[in-house]
Amino acid sequence: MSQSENESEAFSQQVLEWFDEHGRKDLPWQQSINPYRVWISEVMLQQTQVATVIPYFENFMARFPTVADLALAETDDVLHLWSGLGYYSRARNLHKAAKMVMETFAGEFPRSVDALTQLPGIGLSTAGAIASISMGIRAPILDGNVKRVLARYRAIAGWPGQSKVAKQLWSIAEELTPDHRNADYTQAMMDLGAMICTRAQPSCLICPLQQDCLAHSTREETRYPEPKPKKEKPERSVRMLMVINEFGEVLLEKRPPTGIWGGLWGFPEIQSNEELSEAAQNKTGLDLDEFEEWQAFRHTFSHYHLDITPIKTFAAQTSSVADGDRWHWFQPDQPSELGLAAPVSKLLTKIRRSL
DNA sequence: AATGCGGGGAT
DNA sequence: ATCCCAGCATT
Repeated sequence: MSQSENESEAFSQQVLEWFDEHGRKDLPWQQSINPYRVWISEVMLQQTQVATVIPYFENFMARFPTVADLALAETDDVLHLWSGLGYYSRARNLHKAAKMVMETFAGEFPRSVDALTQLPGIGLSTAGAIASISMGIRAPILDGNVKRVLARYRAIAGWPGQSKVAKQLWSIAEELTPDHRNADYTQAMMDLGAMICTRAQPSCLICPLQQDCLAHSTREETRYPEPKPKKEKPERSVRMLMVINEFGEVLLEKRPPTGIWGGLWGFPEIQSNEELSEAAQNKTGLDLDEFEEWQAFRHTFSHYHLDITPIKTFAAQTSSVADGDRWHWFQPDQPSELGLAAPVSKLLTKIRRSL
């Protein structure tokens, strides 16, 4: 056995021992484990914290217990269960992939990392997690937790968003992955990152890797991984038109499938440089006057600030706008199951209270 | 190799 | 107020 094989064996041994004693075993997706449940959980957990995901996962599983159920669903229904979770391309890809699993793979998930990455929304790390956790296949992962653990363990300089750094980390992840207990090992590495090797105040004193951790040897744990370079977030602004009809319904418009809030329903938007009355009637084809401007608020994305000014207005003659692919009269009292962006949901709640 | 894509928890 | 999270797809 080579020296590196020795170190790798010692590493996984320490990690697995720690996992047996302290690892998480009661998360919802750790019950009744199968590829479908693991897949859904892994996708929900992309860039999203565990505590946020739990209720979404429970709702999703109650509504779509199997991949067959998901494949047969309406996209609006899937986006509805995703509303508030963000990164909505995940939900659209999930739906696409479910259909592919039914049609291309006869309802059985492919049993290899390569084949799994062919499904939309499944990259190398998610494929590794599904393969190892639900199939016991030896496959490394590299999510935020593992990046942090490995970057510290080997004191890897640089921001993991750089391909050079990511490549190093993948190499280390591959090297250290054992050839047994792969489901437990994958879960163990994520638990270690989430519970011990945390971002700000890692618990090095109780870490099973303390002896061999390069970052800890110089007490520079929090220097790794290096943070993403800061960049100024641009500010944009938009007016959201809240048109109420004589039945107290609110007009929603389906957003284009790509871009921000892709495929979700939102209020018709009026750009800040447009003349309000003209643009509003132009866009909706409705006869509108008396606009009530509500207090603007800021919604911040990962890459820009959006200042939203809600504009409430009333439409008497609404027959020219009928429910269809693009427009929908939303009933605040009996909400239909549509995908709604977080600020839109927030405003609909305020409208409901104001009626 | 860099950028677009959400929303909220942690600090 | 800032950082960043069980990342992937596109450019």
